[in-house]
Amino acid sequence: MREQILAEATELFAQFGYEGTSLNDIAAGVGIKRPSLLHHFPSKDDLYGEVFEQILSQWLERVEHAMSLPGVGWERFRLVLSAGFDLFSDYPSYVKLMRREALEGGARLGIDLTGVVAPLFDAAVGWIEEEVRAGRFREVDARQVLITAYATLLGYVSDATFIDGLLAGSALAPAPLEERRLHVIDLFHRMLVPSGGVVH
Amino acid sequence: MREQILAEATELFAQFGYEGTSLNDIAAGVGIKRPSLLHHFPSKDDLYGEVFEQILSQWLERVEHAMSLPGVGWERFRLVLSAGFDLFSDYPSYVKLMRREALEGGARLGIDLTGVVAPLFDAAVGWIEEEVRAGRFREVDARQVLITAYATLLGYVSDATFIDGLLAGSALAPAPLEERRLHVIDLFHRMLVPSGGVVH
DNA sequence: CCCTACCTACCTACCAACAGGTAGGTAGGT
DNA sequence: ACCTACCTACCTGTTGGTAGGTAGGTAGGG
Repeated sequence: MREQILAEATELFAQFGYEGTSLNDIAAGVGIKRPSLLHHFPSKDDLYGEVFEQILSQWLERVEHAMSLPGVGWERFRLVLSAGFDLFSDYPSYVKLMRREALEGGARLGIDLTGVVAPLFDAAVGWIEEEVRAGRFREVDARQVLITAYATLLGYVSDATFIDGLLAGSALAPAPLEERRLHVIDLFHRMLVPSGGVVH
Repeated sequence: MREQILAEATELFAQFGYEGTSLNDIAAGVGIKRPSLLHHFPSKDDLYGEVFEQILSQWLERVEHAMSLPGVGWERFRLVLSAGFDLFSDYPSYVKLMRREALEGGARLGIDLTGVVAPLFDAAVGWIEEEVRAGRFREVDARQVLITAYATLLGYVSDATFIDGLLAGSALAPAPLEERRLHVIDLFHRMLVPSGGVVH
């Protein structure tokens, strides 16, 4: 039941935000009353905190796995990028929730989103700069590249409902998703790889 | 006073969302009481609607101006892209509010965000495809390019507070903003222009 | 075997705080 | 006499959270 509540809360917090979601909504979603929900979680803040923590740990796990992937230069970047793409498209609700948090500067709870992400960001910056020095990447601004990757991957998923209207169909259906993946990979290939080689 | 209220409401709605902002907050922000605010605007929904409408009309004005800019191929794309960049960085609150609306699929009020944006989107798609046929742009998927532009421009501004933490400084200060602009322009130049020409 | 004690998961009923909104009044300007 | 811009006081609904109770399962002791 705790799991059910967490799942429902994740969905609603992502869709309507913290203030836009009432405990009654969440409780009704899993077929119980609010006090019963508060039997499992001491407070709304606490529930939100646990939702957030769960997402973050799941992300970190997959990011660390992706960053441990083998390869050098473009080959490795492509693997990590693709893993990020999969992670995001697998869990659109997670993405929306993170986007909401980023919108408000992560000032919601004591959550220090930057504190968690910055080390990973710095590590990635360092790696790209090494690849540039090694001549495997063009002379790019590593920080800008990563911010672009962040914005590009997150934006497509967080605003999927809006993009649906532009594409006249579901942006998160398998076919458009695959098309998007190819576009994004091509984009970064063109940005990073010195010669105009073929994407493979 | 109406203008002051609209300005304050825009700021708060953008920062904390519709549900996260109370009429008391807005009224206090301009130094009056809630009933006095409701003397100027009949309801919260109405106020929000007017905030949104104001943003949308200002955007449309500037977008239409940008799309009327002269030039062909890359030269014109660069002008429009740069105008978009300026528009977004000039009004970060507008961007945050739009992002919130996109997150929820624009289902807030009767607001049909897609209905307004889709025609512009389609026109832009048509133009890019023409340029591709004319050989001035590479063989790109116009829709994907535009979605990437949308995500890239919006993301940097909407999540600026979060990005601050990654760049160790204000992402919206003049210097980082200029660096970002150059990166984005370079990105699309590399994506669109067939030969590896120089950005100018 | 049965009684008691305890636990979990749920409930109804309640509370104070706060939300959006209305009624009615006042001060000052035209 | 009227209008604008503001106020205090009040209304109703909803919020997060608490109090207190109940049904059902389980473990332990006589």
